[in-house]
Amino acid sequence: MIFRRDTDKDDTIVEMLAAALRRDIAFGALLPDQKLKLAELRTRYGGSTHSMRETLRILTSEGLVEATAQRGFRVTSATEDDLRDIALVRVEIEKLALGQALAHGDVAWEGQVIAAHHALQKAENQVAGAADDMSALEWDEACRVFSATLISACESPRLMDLHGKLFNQSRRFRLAQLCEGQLNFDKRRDRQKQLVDAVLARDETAALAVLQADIQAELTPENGL
Amino acid sequence: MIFRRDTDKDDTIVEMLAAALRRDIAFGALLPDQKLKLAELRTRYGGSTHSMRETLRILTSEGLVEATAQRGFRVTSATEDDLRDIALVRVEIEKLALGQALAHGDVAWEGQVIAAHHALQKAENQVAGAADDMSALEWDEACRVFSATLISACESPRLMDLHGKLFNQSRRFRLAQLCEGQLNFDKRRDRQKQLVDAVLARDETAALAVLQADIQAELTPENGL
DNA sequence: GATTTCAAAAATATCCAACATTTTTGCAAA
DNA sequence: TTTGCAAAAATGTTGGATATTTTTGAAATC
Repeated sequence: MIFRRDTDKDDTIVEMLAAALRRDIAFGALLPDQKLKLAELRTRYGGSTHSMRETLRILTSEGLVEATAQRGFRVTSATEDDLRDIALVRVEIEKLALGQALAHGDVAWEGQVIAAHHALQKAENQVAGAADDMSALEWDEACRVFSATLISACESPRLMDLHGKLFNQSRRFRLAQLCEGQLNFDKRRDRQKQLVDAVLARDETAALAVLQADIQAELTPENGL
Repeated sequence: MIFRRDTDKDDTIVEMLAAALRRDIAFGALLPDQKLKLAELRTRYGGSTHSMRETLRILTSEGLVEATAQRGFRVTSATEDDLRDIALVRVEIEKLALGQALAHGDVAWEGQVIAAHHALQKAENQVAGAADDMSALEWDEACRVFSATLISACESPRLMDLHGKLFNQSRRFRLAQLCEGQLNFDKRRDRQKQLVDAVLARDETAALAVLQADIQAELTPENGL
């Protein structure tokens, strides 16, 4: 058959709840260290106690929520140290994955990278103008797709999984920087172009260097004005 | 107060179930790709449907179990490719973490490393002789503690968390190699000693090289006979 | 004999209500 | 102010019930 249904789509209640909570954590509607009481969450998001507990377990596995025995759940804290820690691991994971992708990626992968880059540029321009919630969401998703596509040819399921989780964890910080106008879109555009150029030229050294710079740029605000 | 209770101990039913399932997956009582039906698991391990579902979510987050919407859970498959993939990520994560630990670790950490190494040597000798399930379990735990102690000074919660999960995932393979007599305890002892020596000498280059060799040794059986 | 179809059976996903246990809170006593 | 303790709140767990989905198996068709 030609059309297979998306098996991993948010078919279930739990997946829908997880998506809603993820979004609210990313946008700060649920603040770092905030206690997540089951009763409150249920009135806010719906679902039964068990569905909500399962949802929170999932978010825990993604590093967005922390669970303590007998003491329930709370939003993972988000300090400077956390931001640095995430960046530390991201640099290592993404460099390794991009290296593998450069070794294994074919021309179809190159095409996907170009397409993702194109979409990202559109989204960056959009959000650089007026950053409403809607375009911020699309911009964020374009960032994710671009980053994920770059390493999609690495042929390592665990690296891709890790990348997704780490990206999810850094979302809050990135969106906060966007809202506070701490992003320098000119520099971002330059880095993204350099990265794509290096990838297409299969220049691993250059590609990994730019990738690292791009991740670490989130550590030191580049004063977007 | 002096004695604080272990907050993260297996206080809850779910944690107990998770521990039991982890063990059975590691020892192969639950085989790779095996379907995990809730009803069967309940009769085998006890607990309610919901507790079991939550347990399986936890194991999913650790990479030991995979969940598919509407289709339940199954034990993560364990192929040669998986083993290589885990080793690929482990090498990178543990090298990064050990590098950080060498930079930050103090004399107390050195002492812990020495102690963990000592305990590991005992366990290796024990298991090299007669490998019953009991000593295998202790040996496995000694391996984990040694490895975790080495990087415990890295000051990165995410690196330590990742290390634990990756170690958990490689458990099955390591125990299988033990049972099949594919471990060369002489070479292992040499590597472990070299590693500790390099760490105490703060020789990062040497330490990382030995660490990598030790992880990758699991990829190519060293014919223990 | 192989394939398709479709209903029955099995399994998953969800909810509600209840209860045990643990943690937190608030108030009174020292 | 601190301590102690009971009440309240929240978490953890279970059982039962129901809707939905997947899998199974047998009959019907080619």
